Amino acid sequence: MRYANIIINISHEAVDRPFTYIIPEELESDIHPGTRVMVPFGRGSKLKAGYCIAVSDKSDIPDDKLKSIDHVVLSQDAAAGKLLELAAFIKEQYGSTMITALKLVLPVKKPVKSRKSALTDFSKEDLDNAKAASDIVLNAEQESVVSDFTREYDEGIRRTYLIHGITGSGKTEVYIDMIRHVVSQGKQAIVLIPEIALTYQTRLRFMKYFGDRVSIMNSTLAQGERYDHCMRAKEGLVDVVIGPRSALFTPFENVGIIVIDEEHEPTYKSENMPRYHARDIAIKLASMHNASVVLGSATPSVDSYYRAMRGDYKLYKLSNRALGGSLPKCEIVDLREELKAGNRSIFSRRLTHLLDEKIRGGQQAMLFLNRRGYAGFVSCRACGTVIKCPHCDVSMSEHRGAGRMVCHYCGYEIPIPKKCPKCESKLIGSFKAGTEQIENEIKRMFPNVGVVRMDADTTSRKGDYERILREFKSGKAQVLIGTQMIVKGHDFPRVTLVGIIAADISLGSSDYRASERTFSLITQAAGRAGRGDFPGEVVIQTYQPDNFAIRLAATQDYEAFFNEEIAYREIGSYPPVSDILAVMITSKDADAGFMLSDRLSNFVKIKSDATLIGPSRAGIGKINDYHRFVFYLKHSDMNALVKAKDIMEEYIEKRDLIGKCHVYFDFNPMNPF
DNA sequence: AGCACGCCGACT
DNA sequence: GTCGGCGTGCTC
Repeated sequence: MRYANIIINISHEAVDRPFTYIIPEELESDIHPGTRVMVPFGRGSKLKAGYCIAVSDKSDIPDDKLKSIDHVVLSQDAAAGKLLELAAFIKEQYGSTMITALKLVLPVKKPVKSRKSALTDFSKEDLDNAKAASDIVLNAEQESVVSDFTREYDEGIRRTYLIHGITGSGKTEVYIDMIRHVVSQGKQAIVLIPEIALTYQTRLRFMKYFGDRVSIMNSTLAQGERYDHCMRAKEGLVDVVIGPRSALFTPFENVGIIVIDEEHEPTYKSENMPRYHARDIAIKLASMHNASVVLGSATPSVDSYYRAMRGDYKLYKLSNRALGGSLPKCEIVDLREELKAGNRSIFSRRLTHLLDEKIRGGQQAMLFLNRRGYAGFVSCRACGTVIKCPHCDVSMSEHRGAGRMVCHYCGYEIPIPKKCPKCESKLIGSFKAGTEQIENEIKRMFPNVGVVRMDADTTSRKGDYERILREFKSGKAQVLIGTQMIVKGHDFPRVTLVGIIAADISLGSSDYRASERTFSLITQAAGRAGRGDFPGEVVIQTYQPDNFAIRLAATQDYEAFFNEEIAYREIGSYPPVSDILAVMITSKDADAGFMLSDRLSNFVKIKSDATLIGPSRAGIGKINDYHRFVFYLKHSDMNALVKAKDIMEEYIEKRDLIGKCHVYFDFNPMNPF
């Protein structure tokens, strides 16, 4: 008799363990670790989905207590083994249930009848340009990085590298050359990019060198396409996969290199449970495959640079622009002075002057607004009341289209009230100091100039993104206005002016990464200017001209920024000097939630030497009628925090305290709860 | 999580 | 007398 250990698809701690099932004889050849099955479960023996994690020919439980597997949904072969190991690591490291970890790494559902291949959506023109140049020309600096890497690789050295390369230094060509070396040895490569919007152009650049042996992994792919992608990878038809963090879970046999481009981007940390960081998973996966990891950024995360300084990662520097051109000239404009001088417009006098000059001169300009914190919340101008979602305790945002507002957490939607619910004033409405306003202003100032705007509103439909970029690249539009989206990875040789409208917006958040984010955004935005023959100019508008992150971004001095920032992290015991574990307890029953957060934090305080902060009600105290409580643990050693997490898990299981509550863990959280 | 078993209030 | 409330305990 053969038995299978099955994890049932119920995400609750109480059933988060393997259950033994008898494998019917006729299914024996189909059931392997990773295989998705349906099994009878519970008193009613209702059919539930589950994953097989192990197969064995003996069982601890007498046969008459066991049920049999009903049928197979999707069989897996031996290649799934590594992904199961990764799932176990994720469960262990991040404190998720096994089933959520499994669903994360084995996302492939049933094959759907194949639609047209994902490879056919390129235009002829694009592919002809692919064909044009198939040899990379590297400058001396790029060349020395690649040759050092390949030498180490051939010596069998595997480690994590960090490439700190200024904007425009040609990191992508370096990645491609490294990957060519590794792929020529019969291994595969995974390339992570921070957002879906960048896949198209990145893929084009890779296809020049790897042809149709490049595949993209992308959460917007239809199920059938994703199945195709996995099958092609499994069958060895693909050498390089490009995609967001989920591309890590491509079923490759023998990964040789994992590249993380723009490694500082916060999107590499998952917003959903388990809250894993792609960098950590990449390093784990690389160690399982005996592969190397290459991180790259113009503004490395303080985390990674700290590790490089400590010697955990090997640091490479690229300090010159690959195609010549110099770094732009940056100037800071004090908006307080503008106000004093009676200028109440969005643009300072200096920026207005330069816009005028560049536009008349036939050159291009980009205007960048970091809109975070500027979402169109609805409030009363008379009494200041902000309309909040009754279920989630966050402010509601004006919905696209007129007169309605929506909660971005639970989707609750109602019309914008005509009168303030508190003071009955009619002065109620949404505030949107955003890109749209800037666009209108530019159109008013330069009526005959082409303007395009790129933000969440203008890129909601498929193809919008590419269309806007094409309009700007072709020169049809002279001004591009946008949010974060416009600062990454694009090469526009005719841009000679970048305006950063309100550099200090991102300083406003209360989170310890505010300076890092600000420095990175300004540096990346400024880096868009002067990539062609003409030198670039950057105007940074701010109310805090003396802030070090803004000042040092203007001089593009990463090392100085890092040194100042790390001193601040040391004082506050913030990552990477110390690590933080956030523990969140949610429950529909507020008393039960409070009780558990109180007891759990007290218990861990005794059992671990980590510093306890809290517990308290979470910043967003309620989502979807679930009350949220949070406490934090700090420790200089991440392993001590993982141990503290284990202690808490054990306590919860033993006491059966969990009841109507849920406990979630988040290591080094990106956003406060 | 879901579902069954189990011990107390108002009803044809 | 019974129908049904949802408290707690288990699921291979």
